Parts: sequence; structure tokens; C-alpha cells
Amino acid sequence: MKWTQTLIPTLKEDPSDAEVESHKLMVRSGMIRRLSAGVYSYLPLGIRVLNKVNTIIREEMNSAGSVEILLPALQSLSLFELSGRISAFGNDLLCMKDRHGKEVALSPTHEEVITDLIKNELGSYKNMPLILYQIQTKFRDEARPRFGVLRSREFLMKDAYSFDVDTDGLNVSYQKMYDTYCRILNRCQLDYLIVEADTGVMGGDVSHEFMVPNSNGEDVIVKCSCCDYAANLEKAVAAQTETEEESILEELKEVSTPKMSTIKDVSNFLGIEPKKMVKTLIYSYNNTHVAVLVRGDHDVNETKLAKLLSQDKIELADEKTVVSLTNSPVGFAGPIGLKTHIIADRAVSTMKNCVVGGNKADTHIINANMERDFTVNKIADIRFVGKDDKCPKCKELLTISRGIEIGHVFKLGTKYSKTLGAKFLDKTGKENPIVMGSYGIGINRIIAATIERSHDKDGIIWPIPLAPYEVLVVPVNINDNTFLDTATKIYDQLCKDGVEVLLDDRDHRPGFKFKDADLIGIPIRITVGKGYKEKGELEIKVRSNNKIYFSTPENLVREIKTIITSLHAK
RNA sequence: CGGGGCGUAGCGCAGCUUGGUUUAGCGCGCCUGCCUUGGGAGCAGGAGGUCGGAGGUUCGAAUCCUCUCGCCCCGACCA
Repeated sequence: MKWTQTLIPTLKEDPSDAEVESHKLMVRSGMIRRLSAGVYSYLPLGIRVLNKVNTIIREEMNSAGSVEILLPALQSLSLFELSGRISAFGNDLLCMKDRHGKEVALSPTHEEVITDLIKNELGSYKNMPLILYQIQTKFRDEARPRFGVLRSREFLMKDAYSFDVDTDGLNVSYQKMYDTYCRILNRCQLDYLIVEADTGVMGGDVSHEFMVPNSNGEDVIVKCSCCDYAANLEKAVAAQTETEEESILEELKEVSTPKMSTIKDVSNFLGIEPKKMVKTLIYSYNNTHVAVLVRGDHDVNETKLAKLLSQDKIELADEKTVVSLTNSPVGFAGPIGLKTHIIADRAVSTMKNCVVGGNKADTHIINANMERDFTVNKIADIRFVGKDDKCPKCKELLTISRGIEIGHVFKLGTKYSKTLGAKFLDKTGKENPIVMGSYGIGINRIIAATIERSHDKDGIIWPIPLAPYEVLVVPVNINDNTFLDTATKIYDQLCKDGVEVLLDDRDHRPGFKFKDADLIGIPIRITVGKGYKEKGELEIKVRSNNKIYFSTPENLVREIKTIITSLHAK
């Protein structure tokens, strides 16, 4: 492609609405432009990169034996009613009415549609296992789109669904997709980490996320400093805390704590560490309440709590409820004498002589001990892992970092096949629900994450598998026929030999073109300049390592192909 | 959805506090010409704006007031 014949509108300055590097660089390099919040147009350079990712995904999905389909983006809301996910998606579901007044939605994901499709087509065990996939635009009316293409309202996703006769079959399909995702990301030359994850609104029991480590990532990763344990913060479990070595259980005592309603206030006031305190929180769900106890320096993980209570939604009780349950203002709740269901975090069960709220205004109680002074209905893991926690597998210290979620695989089981009635007949003629898995990759996110990890102060550094072009040919001065003719010949030759090449035939000064070259990050740059005029030499520069090679026009194609091969082998 | 910030030329911004010498300005980009050609050159000339929108106050509004729309950030939320 010749630069003057395409549209690559590069910008010298950062766009004012961009915060993270990938967003700035995608706009500056002319890959994307914003239409509205979280909605982007892809320009020629952008779509070429998207297509590179799509091709890698298709090749790997196909070679794993899965089959491409295309499902409609427009779907009837009634399908979501059947699966019960209208409330789970909430306002993220982009809904509208068609001309008949029927409620329709733009798909945020396709479990319902695919299940509805296959329930009529997969009646027999003979048709399974089967894995179907598609690459399609998804719609989610995000409360807060941000970071350019990293969290947008309209985005490209490869989603796949597996269908098996039993759990063993699902496990095989799941592993196959898991391995395929690794191959896809390896081919994209993207560093990633696989973590155990919560299944969230998708349902099912086992799931893993593919994360790209990045400080701008929105997900928090808990990782063992020693073994291979890694999990999303929502899912992460810490080793049980050790029982405190205080042999004597001190006498229970009421203390005055005037207007001290936070852990910080009380611990400062009493001169004790927050970890000697028990935080008592009242949660509401389904018109009922539960008191939750966690150690003072810990936080309740509402995802875990909701799962424990088998609820889609739980929330902190309002002030009125707290006052009526604890007979005190918010901030003085405690387990002693509290007449409601109580769930304690596991760490609380190892605490001795701790401080709890007094269920009385301006009052706390010290030296409280579980069992002796209060009982709980259940002890469970209901908190977030914190910075001093140990690995549940090997007991070494856990580390906490951030990442960008680019892929997520789920063992759905029979959640959708049961609610939507997708059944098959087994060998014995018995009817069973199909066992499903679901697998998603965010294509735009792969691109943004790649840029996050691969750029410098001058611009993007594309890994060759994703680069919009492999080679950029720069004649330093197009008004000098020697330069332009030679560059054009090189361009034609490389094109003929199957190299993806962009020719910068713009009438600009060399420095200007070099800056743009660095910005758009094409892996290999060939300069036709004074070296050619003086010595017949072409300069080849590799963007990723700044290495410079010289070649003659005769040897050029071979040289370039060698470099391309070596860049792929990385 | 709660809190904060910002909307002035294609992009980045100043002007607003204290309304009137601003015929709305600067840098980049764009157009024409000259000149220059290995790291975002220079000179000269030029095009481009209903100052986000509506209403109000005023002799007079980019500037003050009200409403509204859009965008960004923090939080909540999020396959």
C-alpha cells in the first residue's frame, strides 16, 4: 500500500481525552477515532491489526477442531428471561423495542442464542463433542467506558461454546480451548498469566482468566511468590490464618468509645492494631439480613458472600436496618447478643481477646472470644486476600498486582441447557441436558494490551505477527527520482514476494517521515537515502531493537525475509 | 448511579476571575508560492469558528445566571 493512497492520519500531540498509553498511541497512529464514549471507528491501520488477530484466532480455533459460525447480534429479550440473566446483566444490557413493540437486545454474549440454536440440532450423543465459535461485535452498555478500546461499549469478541455429553467430555473440551488460547496468545507474542477466576454473571463452577500483567489493568491478580498459584482477587483464597497464641482468655469488658465508629478511630483510640478488632457488617438480601464478621484489617468479598448465600445480589444494609438490628448507630455493631444470622470469616475464628462493637452507642467490648462470648451460624471464607496473606497451596507470601483480562474460559455445565431445554438422547435412549463450556477472547483488548506492553517514547513497537505491515519503505525525498524510483521498485518487488509493505510516498522531509515511522511502529524500515546514492546501499532498521543492517537491492528480499522469520521466532 | 473537572478552527490550548481595543487569539495541521531534504525545517501569503446547545440578565455576553447535551477523571459496578 502507498501511504498517499490510504488514510493514516497521524497526530503529533496526545488526544486530550486519553489517559493510558495504548489509547493515546492508537489515536495518534491513526488506528482509531472516537465516535462517542466507548465507541470507536477503526481506520485502515486499525482494521489491519484487528484482522491479523482474527486470522491467528481462526487458524488456531480451526486447527483445534472447532467450527466457525455467525450468530445474530440482535436477539429477543425473552431468551434472557428464560436464562434469568436480565437482572444479572442489569443496565449493561443494551435493550430497545422493535416496531412491533417487542423487546430486543444487542447481545453482550451468546450463551442463550447458541443454546437455543443447538437444542434443536444436537438431539443425539452422536453429534458430540462439538465446539462452535464466532468472531462478532458485542454490545455492553458499560457504566463507565474507559481507557479507549480497553473498556468500550461495542467491541469485537471471539466467543466459543463447547457441547459434550458429560463432565468428562467438558473437561476435555475445556482443556482443548485452554491450550488453544495459550497458542493464540503465544503467536501474538503477548506475555500473559492464567488465573483462577470467579464465574460471575456467566455461571458455572470452574473458570480461568487470561491476564496480561499491566499496572493500568482493571483486574487485580493474586499470585504466589513461590508456587504456581494465581487467581483473580475476587476468587483468591488465602491460607487460613494461624490461631493467635494467647493462652489466657481475658475477661470481657465494656469500654467507652465516644463517636468512634470506624476501625481506624477505635484502634487509634484504644491503642490496638486493627487486626485485633472484629468488623461487624449487616448485609441485606431478599428482604432478610445477615451479620458478617471479618477481621478489622480485612474486607468482605461480596462475590464470595453472595455465592455462599446463593444470591445474585446482596448489599450493605441501610442505616435504618442497622439501627433497628443493633440498637445503636452505624459503627457499633458487634456479634455479642446480636439476634440475627451471623457468618464469620475463617480468620475471625483464629482470633483471641478481640475488640467488637457493643451494640450500644459509643461502646465497644474488649477481650471478646468466639464460642465463649458469642456464637456464629457459619464460618466460611468471605473476605478478600490482603497484602500479608499466605498462599493456600504452599503457604508462601502472596503478591498482589494488576492485569488486563483478555480471555476467559468457563465450565458452564448444564446451567443454560437446563433452563433453555437443550437435551440429547444418550446411548441408552435416556434424555440428558447437554454439558456446556464457554470461551471468550477480547480482540480489541489483545491489541491494546500489546501496545501497553510494547511501546516506547516514540510510539508503538508492533510484534511482527500483529503488525499492520511488516515493512515500511521510506524514500527520504520523493522529489529526487533516484530515491522514489528505487523505493517504488523495492516496494513492487517485496509485494510480489508476499511481504506486507507500506511505501511512504508522501512529500515530507526525512525527519518527519522517520517520526511517523516510529509512531506507527512497523517492525522493519527500509530507508532509501544518501547511502544508496553514494554506495548503492539500502538501510534496514528493526523497530524493536534498533539494529541496522545494510543491503543491496539484489539481496534485499532475502535479507528482509530472514529478518521477518527471526522476528516471528521470537 | 455518587463525587470532581472540562466543552473556544481538524488536533492541542489561551482568553472567562473583574462583560466593552479581540474584527475571538496562539501552536500544530491544512491550501498557494519560494526554499529545503537523514530525525516532526524556514519565509511569505491564505482558508477554516453560529466560543457544545437553549433560554435569561444587559445598551453590549466566549465571559454573568438558569436549564440542557456531550466528554474525561475518581468511586460504585463490570463475561
